[in-house]
Amino acid sequence: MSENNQKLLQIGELSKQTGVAVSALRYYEEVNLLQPSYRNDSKYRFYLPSDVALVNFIKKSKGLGFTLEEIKSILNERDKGRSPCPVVRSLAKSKIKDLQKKVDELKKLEKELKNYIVEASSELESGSSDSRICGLIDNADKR
Amino acid sequence: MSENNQKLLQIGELSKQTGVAVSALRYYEEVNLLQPSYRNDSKYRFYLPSDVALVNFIKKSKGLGFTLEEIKSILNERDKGRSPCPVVRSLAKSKIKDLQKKVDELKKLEKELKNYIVEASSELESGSSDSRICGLIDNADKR
DNA sequence: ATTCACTCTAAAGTCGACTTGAGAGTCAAC
DNA sequence: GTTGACTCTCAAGTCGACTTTAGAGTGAAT
Repeated sequence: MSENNQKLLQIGELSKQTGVAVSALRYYEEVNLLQPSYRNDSKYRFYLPSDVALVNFIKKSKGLGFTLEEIKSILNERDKGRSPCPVVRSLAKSKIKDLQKKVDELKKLEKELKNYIVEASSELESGSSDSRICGLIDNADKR
Repeated sequence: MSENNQKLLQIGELSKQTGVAVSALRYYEEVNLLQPSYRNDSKYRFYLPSDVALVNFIKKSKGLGFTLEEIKSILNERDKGRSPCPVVRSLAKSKIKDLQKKVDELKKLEKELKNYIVEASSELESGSSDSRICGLIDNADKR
């Protein structure tokens, strides 16, 4: 075990290797997302080499739109010895649904923008209907 | 103009017609997003009927992922007499890009999840590689 | 004249995910 | 034994988009 200790990382090193701020790592501990494997007599945190992967996992999950709470629930499943993947799958599915819906609306918007550009001059001249701000967004889900 | 006044909405009515909280409408005023057209002697806010459309526009834009600042810049263009659409277009394009990237990663994740489910038992039994939390997320953009 | 729903302002609180600041201990090197 | 980089804790600050609270005025109906 003394050999193992030599491989432990201090918080600054973990920060450098992952690009996640020291203060963020301490925050992750506070919210029970990532505990250091060991603390020495001066209360210095020491992390396992595998925590680099764990922090990268957190980073990527966040990037995909998962909250820290959701990430925690994924990790908790793992800690219970279950495969986290069913949880990930259901979370991922609802994220996909949300995002897909937004992308769809934005694509409609984009399409209409292209039409709009062609007709732009005529619409500008005829001082179009009062209640419209940007017909494109106003219409986004009406057809 | 006196006829016009009869059609003005008080804040509670605007709230009811749009589903946006009174406090939120007051907040929109504070951040210069939506000014009431008129205030009476008791400082009551009065809104134009067309503000219903404006609030709905704000609502929808928010739903698409625009911040209030972005929405403000769209409305400012309009107030300068320009078509807001070029602004909307460039904002929309970058939103689409962001979202599309996330959807792509999540779809990869979903696909791998389906494969994973088939192979689940074997992977569980062979106690796979140490640094992996959920191979699926870990791999999400590596290929 | 009073009730009651509605409105007002100003300030403070909330949430998530951190960051910043203050003050103090630690450790290897010179 | 002192410098300098690193670490610690605890508290408070930040950002966006609001909500909540407190206390007070308004307006139509009874």
